[in-house]
Amino acid sequence: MENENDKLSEQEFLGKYDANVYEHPSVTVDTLIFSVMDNDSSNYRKLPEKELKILLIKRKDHPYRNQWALPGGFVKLDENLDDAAYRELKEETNVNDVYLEQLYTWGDINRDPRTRVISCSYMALINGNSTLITASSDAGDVKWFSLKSKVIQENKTIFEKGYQLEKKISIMLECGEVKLSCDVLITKKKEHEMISVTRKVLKSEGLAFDHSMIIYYGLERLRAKTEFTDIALHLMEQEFTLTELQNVYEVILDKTLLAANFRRKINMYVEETDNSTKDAGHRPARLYKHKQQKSYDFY
Amino acid sequence: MENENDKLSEQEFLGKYDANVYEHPSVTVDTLIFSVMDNDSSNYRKLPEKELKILLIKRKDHPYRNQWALPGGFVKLDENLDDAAYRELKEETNVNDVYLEQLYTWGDINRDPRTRVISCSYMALINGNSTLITASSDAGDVKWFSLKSKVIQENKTIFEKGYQLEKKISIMLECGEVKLSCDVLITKKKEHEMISVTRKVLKSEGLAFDHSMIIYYGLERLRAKTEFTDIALHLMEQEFTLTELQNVYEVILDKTLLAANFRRKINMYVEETDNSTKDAGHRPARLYKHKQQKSYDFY
DNA sequence: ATAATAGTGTCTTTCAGACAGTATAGT
DNA sequence: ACTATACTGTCTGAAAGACACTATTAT
Repeated sequence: MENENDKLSEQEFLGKYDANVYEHPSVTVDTLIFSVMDNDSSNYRKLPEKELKILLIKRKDHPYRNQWALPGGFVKLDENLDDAAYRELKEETNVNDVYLEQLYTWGDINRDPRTRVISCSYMALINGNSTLITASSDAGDVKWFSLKSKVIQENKTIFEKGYQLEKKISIMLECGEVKLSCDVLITKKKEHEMISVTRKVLKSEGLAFDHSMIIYYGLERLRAKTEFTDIALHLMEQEFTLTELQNVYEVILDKTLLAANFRRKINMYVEETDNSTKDAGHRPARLYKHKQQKSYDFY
Repeated sequence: MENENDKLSEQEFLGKYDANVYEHPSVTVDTLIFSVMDNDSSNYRKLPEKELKILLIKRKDHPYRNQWALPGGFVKLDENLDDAAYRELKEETNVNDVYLEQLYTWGDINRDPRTRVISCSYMALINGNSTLITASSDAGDVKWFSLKSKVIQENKTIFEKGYQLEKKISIMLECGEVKLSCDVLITKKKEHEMISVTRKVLKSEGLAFDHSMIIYYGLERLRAKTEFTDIALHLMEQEFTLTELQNVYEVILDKTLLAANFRRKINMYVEETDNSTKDAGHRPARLYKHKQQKSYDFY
């Protein structure tokens, strides 16, 4: 039970410490950058439709060469995790004004064919229309893809001491001619008090690594938070109309909302300005801005 | 722009790949193990009081020697993150039946004096009374500490383009004669669309690393989930009375609840059994068990 | 006038909170 | 009978959902 370190002072111990006795995993930060953008309105005086988008990068190197991946990279030894996420974000987009939140850390052994790579994922929300100056990166291999998902299968089994839920989700990404699609299977199994959630990529056409899982996880988080926080306001420009905001909510939640109820609900998050839209071919709408006064919790 | 890897096939590339060109951080898994236990009832026919507890281990080595820390350890190269958390859990307690959930990944540069260590934290809920057979570990340096926290300062500043919220929390841990205490400062700052949340340990008496932050983060998560999921039922034994369950909710949420309303609310999570308590010196209570039928979401 | 969007008033249903009241073992 | 807990019925008010209605601009 005697340990040779027992005799050392903390100073001495730290001096002797060798971090490289064991091999370490690599750690990356991968960021899911969301934005909602206007679809060019074809009809002459209709409002433009909104689309939920994410930023993807075409890989130039192995592995998954020529496939699309979330922007990210290795964490430097002298860099905080959050800072790494900011750095990568800044490298891909030219945006300073972002909402950034850690999502989840993915650590399956074989998620990267090169070596053991643990990925700490982040989600960023940026206002796409004003900051379209993206892709500081060299070629045109950084693109916004429209994102749609749907549940294509769901089943539930209840047995003696637990249950099992399975949900198969299809994710569709589109950018001009380029179409990517993948299926993710989420299994939640309960046995006694033990609950395990497994996420598995069933099919991945054009998307690298396990990034389809991360995308779906982030989408769920965005949806959940949109329902009861003001998070979606980070996707808006400085000033916006309530109808625009409603469209953003609708495109995230994938359902239509009633204007009267919507306005009542988000009233606490917004503040009137003196401005309004004009030349719209119909009644002008008042412009609002994100209200600071409310002090939602830290979570 | 030509890259020498361009000429390689994926196979060749992976064969040549050397993960050790750059130095890598170490990655640990640290688990916050919650339990709610009965306080030995002093009064002769009163119900025992419940206390929220967490499991801590006294460190035998530098750094933070003789201080208390969350159970955890380095992630092995051939081990999934979740598996690492299970393994550590199993090593400290003898429990199989646990609820386990990833919390957050802490990656500040200087959180460990030895070297760069990134910690992926987990939260486990176990039923303390039935599984008191903890501490498989050698000495008596694995202990359950009662956990209490309070907000000792809070302030809010609103300025032109944002606001700043500060919250100072005091955490008190107790196990017999051993008392640990620490203060954590949480700052949420918004400037334009950029939000940053910083957590800082202001004072830490007897608790190693930044573990007080992790403890508070987990506590907040447990509270939030207790409010609108059935998570707290994982802290119960197979069969329990509704009053016991209510006490568990009360000790987690740190407020008293009205029985009638509480029962209405948790009715969906529980299922009657045919059994009831007896010899209690008052009206016996029906025993309930955790209901499986409901299929809450995956989140 | 009409198309298209902007914006409001109010009924209903649902749900959370408060509280008073009844029930039943053991001593 | 009394103590301590177990359990229920119902009032109230707030919030969510549904829907009908009015308002205002450009062409």
